[in-house]
Amino acid sequence: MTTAKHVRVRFAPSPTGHLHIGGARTALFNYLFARNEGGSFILRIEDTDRERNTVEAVHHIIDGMKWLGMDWDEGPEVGGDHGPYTQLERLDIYHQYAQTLLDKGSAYYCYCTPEELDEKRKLAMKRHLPPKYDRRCRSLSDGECKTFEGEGKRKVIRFATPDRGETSFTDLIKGRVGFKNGLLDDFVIMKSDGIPTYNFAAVVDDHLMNITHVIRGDDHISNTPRQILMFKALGLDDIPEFAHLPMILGSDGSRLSKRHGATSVIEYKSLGYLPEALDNYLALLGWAPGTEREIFSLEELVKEFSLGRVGSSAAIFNPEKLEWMNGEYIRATDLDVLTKEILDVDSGEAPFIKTAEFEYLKSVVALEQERLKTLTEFPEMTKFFFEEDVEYDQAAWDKIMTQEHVPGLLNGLKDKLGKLTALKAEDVEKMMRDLAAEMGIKTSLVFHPLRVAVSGRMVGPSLFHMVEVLGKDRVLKRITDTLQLF
RNA sequence: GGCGCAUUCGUCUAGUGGACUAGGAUACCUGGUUCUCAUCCAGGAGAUCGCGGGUUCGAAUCCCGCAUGCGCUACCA
Repeated sequence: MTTAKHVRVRFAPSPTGHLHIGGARTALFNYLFARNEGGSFILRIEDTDRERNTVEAVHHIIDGMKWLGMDWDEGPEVGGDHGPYTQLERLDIYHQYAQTLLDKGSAYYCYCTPEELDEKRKLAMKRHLPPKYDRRCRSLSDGECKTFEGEGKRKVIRFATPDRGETSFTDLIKGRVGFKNGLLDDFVIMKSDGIPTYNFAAVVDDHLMNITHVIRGDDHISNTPRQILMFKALGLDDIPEFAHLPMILGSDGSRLSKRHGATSVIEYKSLGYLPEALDNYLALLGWAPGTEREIFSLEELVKEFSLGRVGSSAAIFNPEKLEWMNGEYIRATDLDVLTKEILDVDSGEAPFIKTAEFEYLKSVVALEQERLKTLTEFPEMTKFFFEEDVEYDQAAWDKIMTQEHVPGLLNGLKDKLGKLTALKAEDVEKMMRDLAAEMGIKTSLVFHPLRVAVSGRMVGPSLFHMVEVLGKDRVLKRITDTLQLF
């Protein structure tokens, strides 16, 4: 029976904090590739660094992925046939494989202490020599081992790297990449506390989980020969394909960090970004559709994605373009949905959003939708729709309200608006245009003062619709209040 | 230091030997629509394709060297 190889990819974060922008991009590309190929997407937790990992971080990562709209076929919360999907729960498996390597002579115990190694490394650096492990323990006799054991020395297991030959592979993104084996260290695969290191655990798991494609950041490219060598030493022939994604950098070209602003996915959520916009933006960081189109939903990305169209040079994360894209998504979002999203944003400083009546809130959202770039801007932009008193912007007052005709105008407006039964936008507009004609002045001289009187500002949505939404009572009260300031 | 990867407008990118006087997007500027802002529309400026050699009738595209940036070089992942 010959069926096309079923694609299986994994995202394998180590839970040290929130889901990082770079990690999210890696997860996304794995997800898009898997879904595009009709394959499986697996989430695996690489928690072999006891110092840095936390359980909360696992939840943070899961939350981040869910928020971005990704789901996985195997992994935490969903299980699967190749579990467990958390490395610390797979310790027995690693020991078994380490033993195999030991038996084959492809690995050996090393009794050197971290202090000794550290000193040697420093010395080598000082002499400008490559700081490689000197393989002192590689040729230990059984007797010597016994002696060390007797002394109760702690030991690690090291991989016996071949010192001849070359290990090369064809990266799906970078092309042919080769490394001389002799340059590789006899790296540790099992730490003295019995926990495997990354390079070893990843190989064992990728094999056992039938991973067909390893898609990860290109900071892992030099780990690849070590992993390939291990597959070979274990006698495994299911070496996956590799695809190394270009890095995402900060504005100054260095690794993306706190200095460059928000770096975790969840921060973007609280900053008022829509997950679809982040997905879309992240997809375009490294991948290009080959057409001039830029806006793609997750489903569309799945359909269009291919590793062949992933570029190979690092990309600088550009918050401005993300913001523009977020605005595009906000404008395209259904009004009900958008209103709910705004309600979901943490508006701690603006409780009036939460207590507002839904239909009213919705009508305000409708007026501001095309102006919003992020959800979090909403409260500040629309305060005057919800609060009793208006705060007058100083510049607006100075520019508009100090004109001679204003008090008289407002009085007249108050009168005319009072006579309308309900403030329908088109009625208000007609009345005001007529008034301007009557007074023989430009319409803007009539419109702007009312805008400042009811909103306190010079900029905002269509005046007439604003007045309609605010309602007659509020509008009249605000004109009255404003009049008292003269 | 060694090894690896990368290098097209400020930024994201298209480009796989001739259609490139290098296309799009964003940001910026100008004009139009409009009650302001925003949206939308039209236009502008912005890249000697990192540098130097080569291959070729012809190179952003292929090869070599250099420079620069980033990554790895851990009992981190």
